[in-house]
Parts: sequence; C-alpha cells; structure tokens
Amino acid sequence: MDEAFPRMEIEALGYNIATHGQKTFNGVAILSKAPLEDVRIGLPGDETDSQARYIEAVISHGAWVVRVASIYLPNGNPVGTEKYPYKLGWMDRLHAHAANLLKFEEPLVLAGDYNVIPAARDAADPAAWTADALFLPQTRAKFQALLNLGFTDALRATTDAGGLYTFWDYQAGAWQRNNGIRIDHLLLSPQAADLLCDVTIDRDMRAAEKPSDHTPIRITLA
DNA sequence: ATGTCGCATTCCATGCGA
Repeated sequence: MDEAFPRMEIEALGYNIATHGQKTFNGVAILSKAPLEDVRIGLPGDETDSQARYIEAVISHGAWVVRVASIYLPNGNPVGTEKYPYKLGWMDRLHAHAANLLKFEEPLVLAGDYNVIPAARDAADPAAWTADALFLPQTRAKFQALLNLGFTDALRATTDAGGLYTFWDYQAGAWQRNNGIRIDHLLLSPQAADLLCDVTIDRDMRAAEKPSDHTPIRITLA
C-alpha cells in the first residue's frame, strides 16, 4: 500500500519516489535520483480496472529526459478463467497507450514484469509452458504486436543467446536447476534504443537470502 | 510431485495468487 511504502528511508538515500500500490497484491513504483515530473497512475482504457499495475513519470536530468513506465502485467493463469481475458485486454490497453506515448518521439522505457515468455529460447523448458498464460500463442502475439509499434526489447538488442532468465519459481528447485524464464522486459522507443549502452541481468540477487523469485534486469542509457 | 512463498482471514490453519 502507498501508506506503507518506506518513503522516508528511501528519500534519505537521495531518491524521488512515485508509488501506486494497493492491499495484498499488485503495486508498482518508480525511484529516481533525478526529479520526477508528470507522474501518471493507472493504465488508461478501462475506468473499472482498479488493479495497481501501471505508473509512469518523466525523469529530467539536465539536458536528459526519459519517460519511464513501470508495469505489472497480469499473470493470466489459470487460462479458462476470467483472468486470461483480463490479461489480453490489459495488453490491448497497453498497446493503445504505448502507441500514444510514441508520438512524443522521445526516449521512453516501458519496464516491468510482463508475464510474457517471448520465445522458446526464453524458457529452460519451453514444453512445460505451452498451455500457460505466459507462453500461449495469443499472449506472445500481443507482445510481438507491441514490439511492432517500433519498440526494441533491450535484451534482444544485445544478444540472441538463450538461457537468459529473470524468474525462477520457488518450487521444485527451479533456481538450483536453472529452470528459469525471461519475463521481465525493458521496451525502448527508437530514441531510447539509440542511447542503449548495456543490459545486465543480476543473477546474484536470486541467490541471496530470502530472495524474490524475480531478479533485476538493468539497462544503461547514455 | 501444485514440490514454495507471502499474505490475509476464517487468525496458529487454511485458501489464495503467483
């Protein structure tokens, strides 16, 4: 919840903060050492959607300006319930909003947990995911449609290699077996892609004590 | 082998979402 976010502690480290959280599940935030402007909360396109899954802000640092969105795309499982159409509808809304943001023709990063495995090489065991909401053809098609607007998948701008994952399930020793999937993505507008210097996946954090099941993926723009 | 984890409620046990 926004009220429970450790705002003062993190501000004391020099960050500006924008959060959009809610009780129990869902929540996104942007932390920036440069000032945040034009903070927008919630994904447009459905006034009845109350889930806290989208936040964006403009980050300005001298002559540099980048618009950053933090997304938590719905998981969509189990397929066959209302959860999957909610995911697909959310992806349609993200597509429409992203198309509008591209009109600014400025550096733009759409970052977060997409809950999408883009291709077979992005899973250690793709056969295990064929009927899953993260990998169904319709899911992948909507992710590809987003890219087709003109975005660059930052990691794929730097390598064609498989075996690069950002999530390992807690169950069945997935981490120890390196049974992972790549579902956390940074999508770059053309103006952001032109600034891309480096992409790093922080595997060390998944090996730490009491880790998240996700691990960070980081880009450098300059 | 739905095998783990965090959270909230029905509150020390269970259901849910991931």
